Amino acid sequence: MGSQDEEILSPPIWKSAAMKELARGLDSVAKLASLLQVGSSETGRPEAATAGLLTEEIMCRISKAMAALESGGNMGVTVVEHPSSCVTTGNKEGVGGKSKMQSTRKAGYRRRGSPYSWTRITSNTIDDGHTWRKYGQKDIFSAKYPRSYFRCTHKFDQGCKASKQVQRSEDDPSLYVITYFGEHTCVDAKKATITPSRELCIISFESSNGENIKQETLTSFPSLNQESEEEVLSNLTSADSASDYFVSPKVDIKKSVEEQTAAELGQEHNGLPLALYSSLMNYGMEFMDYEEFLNFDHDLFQG
DNA sequence: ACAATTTGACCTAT
DNA sequence: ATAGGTCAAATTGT
Repeated sequence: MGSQDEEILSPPIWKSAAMKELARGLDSVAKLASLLQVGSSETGRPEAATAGLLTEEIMCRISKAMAALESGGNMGVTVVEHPSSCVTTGNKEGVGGKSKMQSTRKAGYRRRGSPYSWTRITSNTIDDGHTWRKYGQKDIFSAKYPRSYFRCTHKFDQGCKASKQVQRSEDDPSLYVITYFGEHTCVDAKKATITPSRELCIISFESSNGENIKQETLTSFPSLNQESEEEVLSNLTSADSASDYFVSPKVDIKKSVEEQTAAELGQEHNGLPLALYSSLMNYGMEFMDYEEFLNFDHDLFQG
């Protein structure tokens, strides 16, 4: 295979295949992780913790590989961290009057390249168990697909600052690039409380125990007309899997999604430690060796 | 009737 | 000036 062939082969063909395989692997590991969590109802067990960490690392590696693929070898996509400023940066508080829209709008705009963001590439728009509220959608310059903006449902309730952006991958529309901002401070984030003091990558590849496991990653991208695509994009609401959309008929989509979400929420309120290990992804792994990582988290689980 | 989404206007950073 | 991010009125769904 010469360089000429490389030119021919380098386009998304193999890349998409690799991405899909990785995505499926990610999905499987996520299921495994949830099974492990279910099997060990006691979170205090170190074995369970270790198993969780192992699956966690696998997911981390796969995610990194996907990110590398997506970015053409540059891992810059994966983690963006800005040193000095913290989550509170976005707020320019101290604005008094709230009478008019224009004056109100001064506060609460996030900078571009905002502090602490984590990008995830998944085959479906997996939710970490939290509820999201879509507040905007924007066509991005030189981007094929629009970008959807979500904030935590409890932003005003409890002042939760978590938000995320979801955008389709241009190379492979069956994949979604999800960028998370901030950390959940709402009650739903209770399960994610076991995190170090610093900001961490909180990505849940599984939203609940085995019963609510997302369907398999879609293996191929069915001929999807623009209408459906728009529907899918506009339906990027909360905890929904892309495969659901492709599998289910239109009518049932919303309903199933709602049911799923409701089920997830219900189980959350039951106090199950869902997707507990979903932390310390790239951020942690960058600076830790695996053993350190284990000790680190073990310490967390004990403390 | 209430809640979530859509959508265009508005605002900010570059 | 422009692209990207957010707000909120209007719309749609439950």
